[in-house]
Amino acid sequence: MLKAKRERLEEKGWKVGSAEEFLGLSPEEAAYIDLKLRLGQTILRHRKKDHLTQVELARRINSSQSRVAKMEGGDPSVSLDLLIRSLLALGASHQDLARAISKT
Amino acid sequence: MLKAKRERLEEKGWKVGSAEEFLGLSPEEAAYIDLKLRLGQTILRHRKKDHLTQVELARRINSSQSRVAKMEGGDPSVSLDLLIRSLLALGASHQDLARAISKT
DNA sequence: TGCATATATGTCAGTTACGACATAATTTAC
DNA sequence: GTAAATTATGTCGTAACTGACATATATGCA
Repeated sequence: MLKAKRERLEEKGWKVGSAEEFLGLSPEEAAYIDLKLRLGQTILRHRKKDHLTQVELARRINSSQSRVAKMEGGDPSVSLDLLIRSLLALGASHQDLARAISKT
Repeated sequence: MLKAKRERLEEKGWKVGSAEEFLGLSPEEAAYIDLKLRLGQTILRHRKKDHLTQVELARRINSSQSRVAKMEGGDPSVSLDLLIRSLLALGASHQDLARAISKT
């Protein structure tokens, strides 16, 4: 997976909605990027629902405010590992995760 | 997350079935480990279904046979990123992923 | 308006996961 | 049986991800 492509895709204007096939992005690559964006949005929703600030969530997962912002903003430097661990720390169940992943 | 605990948990005898709460493992930690083990098994199933060897799958995802073995075996050095990218490379849809994650 | 709180963006050194490789163990076919 | 193919395990240099920090921008409220 070329990071440059991902970064181009994830610029403002591509963040909302699904990642498109575009400039030779393979279906798996598109699905992978789409998944990360979606999980970031899901984290934001869960955090808001629980009335937490980014600082508070960061503390809960032993991370930093800036990394939480990157998670929610779809920054390509954030791994699926961190996104999913954060959701689990927000109390999401496996079912919640599955829903976030499969939701259109 | 302490890696030592995970490694102890993932020794033979704990690989099959769900990760248990055990020695102070938090619910998120248990869920995280459980998820990784489950995805590894799902990769194995998909690979067998497609009649691929580990070498063939490795080539498809630009990885190596040894890493595929580690994925399927639940080695703690494997990230969710790689597990999920591998499943996507095996043609799994978001729905397939969701199923693998939420399945008991 | 200004001030406080919250979020976004950029950078960096330490850590972790990576592919590659060697090689051991296991399975499969004859 | 044993030879070939497949899978498991261990190690290593390197690339990617990490939390931390500085700081810019946005948001809300007096």
